[in-house]
Amino acid sequence: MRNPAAGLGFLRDYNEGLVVAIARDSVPFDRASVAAATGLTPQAVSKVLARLIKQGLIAPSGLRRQGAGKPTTLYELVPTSRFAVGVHVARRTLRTVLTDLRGDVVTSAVTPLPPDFTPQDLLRAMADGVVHLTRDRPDTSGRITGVGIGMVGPLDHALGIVRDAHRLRHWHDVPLRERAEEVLGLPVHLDKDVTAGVTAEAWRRGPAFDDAALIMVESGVGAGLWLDGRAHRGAHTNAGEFGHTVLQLDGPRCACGRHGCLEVLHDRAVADGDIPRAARILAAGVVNLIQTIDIGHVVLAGADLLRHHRSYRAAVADAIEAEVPRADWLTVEVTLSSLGADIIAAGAAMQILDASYGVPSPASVGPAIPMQIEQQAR
Amino acid sequence: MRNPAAGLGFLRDYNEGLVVAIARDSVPFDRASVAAATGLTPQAVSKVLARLIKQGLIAPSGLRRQGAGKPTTLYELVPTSRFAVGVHVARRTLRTVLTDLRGDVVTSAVTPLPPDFTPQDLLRAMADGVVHLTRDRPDTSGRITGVGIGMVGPLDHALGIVRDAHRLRHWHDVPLRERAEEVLGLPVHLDKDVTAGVTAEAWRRGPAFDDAALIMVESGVGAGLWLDGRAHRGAHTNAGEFGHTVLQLDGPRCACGRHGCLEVLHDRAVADGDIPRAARILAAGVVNLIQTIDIGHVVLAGADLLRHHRSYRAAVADAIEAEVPRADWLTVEVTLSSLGADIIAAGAAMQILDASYGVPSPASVGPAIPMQIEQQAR
DNA sequence: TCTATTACGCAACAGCGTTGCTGTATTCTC
DNA sequence: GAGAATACAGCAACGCTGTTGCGTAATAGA
Repeated sequence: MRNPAAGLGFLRDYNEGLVVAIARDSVPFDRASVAAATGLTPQAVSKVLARLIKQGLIAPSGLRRQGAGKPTTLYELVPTSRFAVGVHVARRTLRTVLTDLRGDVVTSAVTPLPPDFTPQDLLRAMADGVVHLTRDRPDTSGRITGVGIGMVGPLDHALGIVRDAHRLRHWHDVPLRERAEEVLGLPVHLDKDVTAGVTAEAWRRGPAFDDAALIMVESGVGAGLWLDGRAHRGAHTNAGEFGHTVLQLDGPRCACGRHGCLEVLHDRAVADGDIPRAARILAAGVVNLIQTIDIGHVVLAGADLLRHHRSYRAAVADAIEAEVPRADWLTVEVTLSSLGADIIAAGAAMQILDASYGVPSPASVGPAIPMQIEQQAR
Repeated sequence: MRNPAAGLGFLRDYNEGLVVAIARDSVPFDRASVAAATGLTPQAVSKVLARLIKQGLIAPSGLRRQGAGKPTTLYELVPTSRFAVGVHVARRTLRTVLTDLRGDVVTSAVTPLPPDFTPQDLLRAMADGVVHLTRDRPDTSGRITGVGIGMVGPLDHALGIVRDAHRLRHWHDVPLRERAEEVLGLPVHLDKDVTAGVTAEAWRRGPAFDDAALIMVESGVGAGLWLDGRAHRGAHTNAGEFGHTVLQLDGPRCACGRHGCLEVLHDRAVADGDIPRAARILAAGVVNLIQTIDIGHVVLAGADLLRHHRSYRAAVADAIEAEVPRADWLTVEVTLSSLGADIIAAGAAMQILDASYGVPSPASVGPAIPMQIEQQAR
């Protein structure tokens, strides 16, 4: 725990984060409703808005007349005031996206990675990717907040070190964040793919998305967790190894060494061409997750899942209905990811946005990323 | 989201909570080490300490000479400056404890509850219990911070409503917190038994206990979760139904309706007199938990478990060693609960202490519990 | 006794949200 | 069309947080 103390700076960042979160809902908003939603006084909201307008994040967007009295000033987010780059490091490809402050994907690209690529290979590909993404977008100049990297673990989010990328040689205890920051000249976040993915959903869906899991089926089965309004990474940044939870104690041996893991059962069903059975197995795991951590939202994602999304979604919804006691008030919303194949890369980008413009936790207040873009005079 | 905004009051409570957390470590501490640990300036620590001393929570405890210069003033917690009552509502008994601010159990008592007791019965027993606990302790007068209730769910922590106490009639949608506050005249918290239990461990063990699970075997199997430095309750206060996660898809039918739940497998092994098998089943579930949420501490508790604690502890430790990949750095500490049978009741009491003297989260800042005990002049 | 050293705390300050009140733009009423 | 009513916006003073600058107190060693 480094510097957990809170000062006035935390207060400022926290309340600004709240207002930006409201602004991200994309409908124009007014001072009074921010005051009502946050508990701040209208005057305080004015001060916060003035700061955000000065940073260019928010702009007045019109007036609303509602009967007698001075019209209400409306504000809205300026999505193009900030951008972030996200990359998804997969086994053979690098997916690179540019997102705006709202979390919309502006540009997306996929490039191949050499077999058994090295850290050097990846850094070069990332540098190229950033150049390509921003080449045709002069409005991104100086507004790239940072670069997020989403990849398989095990890795250490806090230290930015890849411990052992699964099924990749050359990737043992690589200080990837540090190296990438040198090469790219931008702040870098490193996180597990599934955690990045769930951040994408959370950033786009707002505060109502408080306890949720992103279930990802794509060369493996994982779960990104969003608990109590923030990403849950666990004690060693290793949360989400959902595919390696046992569902059948005497089941077949899994690559991880255990028997009857969700992933090995699921993959065998897929290999048998029995998608409904695969979906039911996944669904049993999802119900286990609900029983354990009581999530309110399940988001389904991953290429292998989305290919059969009807089967999976139906199986999960049915299992919840049938197997969760008191499913009447223990409501769980099951949806498909809104970002498709971009979700990991986009989520990695949004982790950067979340760090600078999200609602901070006291302990997470690190050295502030210095970005002082003043609103241009016209 | 009610009043999530943060003001100066939050800052004050937050930093005071940090200092109290350090003070709870029970060794005398000095200004400089608090400053180093929190990032506050020494002068700010002085101001915080002055406020805490005025409230009576902290007192100077001596001087330390360490060479040249003015001696360092040492401070320590005043454990008897605040107390809290906790009750554990079990199927046939009510366990009542009084804890001090440090989290030590001062007095403990068990009274029987009538079969199929009603809310009225419970309220009467609780009122009697509070009287009995405090009768011989005049120093508790006016220093009882509140009463915590730990019981089986489903229940709603935020609203203080028991939805359906498992295996109890008369307990459907009972606004227990409100009723108890009327009867007892004290602030009341209502929470699931396992969540209260894990709070006990967290309050006593300090900030290093950040991602942890309390595994409880006692007329059922449950898990209390402490994630990212706070209790995790989930979207509907229903997290921790660990006993109803499936470990054997084609296993025997459980009372909950699913097949092959951890609990039904475990209880059958116990019924067969095969404790090692029961322990291995529990251990498989614990490894699933580690894979899912990556906890760093496992605490074992519950009468049925502690009766065979060697078997259970060994089985869990062995399973972690054998089944968690890279167990070399993915370290998990496995311990037994330090509070024995009192853990739920004591944890319920500590939830009260945590609410008033713990480190708050911005969103959790509710209406402050009004307790203004000034330090008595001697 | 003097000096270096270390800890403590007063006083002034910067910056956060709050409070009180004045200014302003609009609709409603006559 | 003029004045009243209404509602929003924002300036100025304020209270409270942690911070900074610097003087004071207490000790060990020369």
